[in-house]
Amino acid sequence: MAPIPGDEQRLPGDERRRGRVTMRDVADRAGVGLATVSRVINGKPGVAADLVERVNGAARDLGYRHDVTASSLRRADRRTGTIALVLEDVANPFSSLLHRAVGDAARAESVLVLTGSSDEQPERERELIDTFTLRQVDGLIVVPTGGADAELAAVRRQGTPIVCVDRLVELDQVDTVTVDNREGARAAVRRLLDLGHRRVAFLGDMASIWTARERHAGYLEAHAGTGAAVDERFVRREIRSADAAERAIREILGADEPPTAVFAAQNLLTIGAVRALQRLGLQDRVALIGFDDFPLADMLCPGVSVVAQDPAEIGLIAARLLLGRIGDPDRRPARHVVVPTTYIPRGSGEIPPGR
Amino acid sequence: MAPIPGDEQRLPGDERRRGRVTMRDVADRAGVGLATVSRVINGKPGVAADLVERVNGAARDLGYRHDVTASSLRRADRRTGTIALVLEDVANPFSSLLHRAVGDAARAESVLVLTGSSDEQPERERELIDTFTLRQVDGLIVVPTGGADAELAAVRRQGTPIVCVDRLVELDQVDTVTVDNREGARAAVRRLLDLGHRRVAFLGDMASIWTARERHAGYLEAHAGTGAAVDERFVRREIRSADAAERAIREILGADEPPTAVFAAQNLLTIGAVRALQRLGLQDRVALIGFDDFPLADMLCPGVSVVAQDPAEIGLIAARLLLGRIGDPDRRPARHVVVPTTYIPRGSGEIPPGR
DNA sequence: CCGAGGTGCGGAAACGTTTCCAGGAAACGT
DNA sequence: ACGTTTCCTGGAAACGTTTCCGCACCTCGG
Repeated sequence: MAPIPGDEQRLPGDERRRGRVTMRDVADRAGVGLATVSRVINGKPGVAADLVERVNGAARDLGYRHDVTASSLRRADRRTGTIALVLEDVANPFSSLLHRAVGDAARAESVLVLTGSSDEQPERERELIDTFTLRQVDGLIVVPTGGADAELAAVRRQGTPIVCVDRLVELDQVDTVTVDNREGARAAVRRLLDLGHRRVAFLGDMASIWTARERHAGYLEAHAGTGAAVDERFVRREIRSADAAERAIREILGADEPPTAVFAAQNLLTIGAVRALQRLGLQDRVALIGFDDFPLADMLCPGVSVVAQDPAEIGLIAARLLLGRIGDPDRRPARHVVVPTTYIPRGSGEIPPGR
Repeated sequence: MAPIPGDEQRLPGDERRRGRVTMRDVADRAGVGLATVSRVINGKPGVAADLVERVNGAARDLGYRHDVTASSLRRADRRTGTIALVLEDVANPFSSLLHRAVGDAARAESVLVLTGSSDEQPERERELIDTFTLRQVDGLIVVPTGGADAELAAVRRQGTPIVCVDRLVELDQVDTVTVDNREGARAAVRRLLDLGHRRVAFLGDMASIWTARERHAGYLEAHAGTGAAVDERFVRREIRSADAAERAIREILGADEPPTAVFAAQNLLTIGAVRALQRLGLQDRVALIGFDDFPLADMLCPGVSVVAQDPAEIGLIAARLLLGRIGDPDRRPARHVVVPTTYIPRGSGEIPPGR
């Protein structure tokens, strides 16, 4: 029963794949029962100090590594210490900043993050949600395409907490965190109108995306009550890439009495607009405001004014909401957190109407 | 024994957390043994067609969901269908493009990707490697800090395949994929010298990073055999951020007989250099070449010439190497794949020495 | 001095699955 | 026709862990 001297010490990670060191081995070497080893490893109270010492010593000597996978199987709460993050595209700056913030918050609670890109395709989103829930993730943070809400609802009903991010979604028991897209867009477009612009073009993403609809609504609201009327020739929606945005701007500016300002309601579209204006040599004549900031916007000439969101803040809040729910999923009612936007003037949005 | 009509059909995901549907339930309903259900679910051959039908029907009726976690526990190869990706920072463009490529390749084989950011800290890298291996990942793709090589070696010896990316590392049985940093840097700097520049500044990251050392070596090599000598006043290493790079450039250009060209050996440093040159109004007078492309480099004025790497290609190759090894880890010898770089002239690198 | 109540510990069952093994039926060769 | 092989199937063991339960011991009040 006395502790056996550590005569076959191994380096950590040196055990071979087959014949791996298990709790049983640790228990034998420490001369205690399996249950006691489990209690020590999990830091549960009510084990005599000398036993704790013996078990830890044995574990160290043998190079024991706790198998988190196996432990989550029997564990009462069945928690795996993993959450999943379904983004539009991990490579896009908004997504990756969000990812970073979620990862940091998760790390603080020793939770791992699985990530996938839906590419704005509901089918992909469904597939990802399915895969992740099969892996027994403890919770889900999703930028919803809007086309997989039924699956999200089913998963939620089954007990897995969900936080939707960036886009509003009306589901029971699902928290959301968004920015005030409508107000941010309204204020930006109103600035342009107040500067004297009378023809402001609009570039927007697919109307199936909630943010695209909201920003468009803000654009319309800004015009209400001012002298300026919305000219439908200058409103382009369903634009999905920087290239398409560039083409759209070239077309619009080719009209007679072309717009003197552009509001680009998304990241990539703003970049497309910048390209078009630069190629046409109009970057100092036509005003431009984009929704969502992007790196180097300040280094362009002129600097690009934007309505900035704070992806890190959004991610942090989402992670906190999710991690808070994992303990007791149904305690608090669903919340909708709105993170403010900031207008960053850099020059392009301050260009007055020409002539 | 006849198939029971599906009278209590459920929506997928509708089963409650407790009393979840297990293979046992499916077996009972289909009137077959547990082993047969397992065979059907795993698509193993040698099960009579009508039984396959009955099992699938029962699984569908009950809304059965296969528990991947539990299955990996007993499975002979103990594969979990998960790989881990240790990056410097998921939010940096190089990393996130790499991540995207790895994710896509993994998805094609139904493998999930866990991700973490080391922030260039060996301690963090160790922590991540440890966490991931505890989760029984099938393999690891790592951008190594250089300070956790012993841990990588230990993990590899234990049987987990590893691919190191972006930086060369000399470990048994570890594949690497890098670019030819030295040659890319040499060629770029040589271009500047051939243009007539005689004083080319160097901005580099920490010398603990392999790529930083290689690019510096390329910078030196480019000078060899030309009339130009390296002036140590203009060589700044151990620079970690865009801000630091900006300060360094301001200092260097304050000297008398300042450099007429700058080679920035990393992403963020290039951006810092752009900032400094723009703020000093010298962006059209001092030549600049950066290592590693970044978004919007073409839209700056002048466009920033770079030595471009192809992170997506690197990620794809790394993923293929890793996934290939997961089946038979020790079959092929370790490989070192070198992906070529491309010089992209955009203007800033084509500025001749002033006066 | 005795019984009730608590505490620390270990054996065994359980988690949901895969794999081993053995048994029965069918197919084959002689 | 009969022994042998092959194929299919289901019961049971195993994976590494957590949790249940009961046992032994100790303490304390009466």
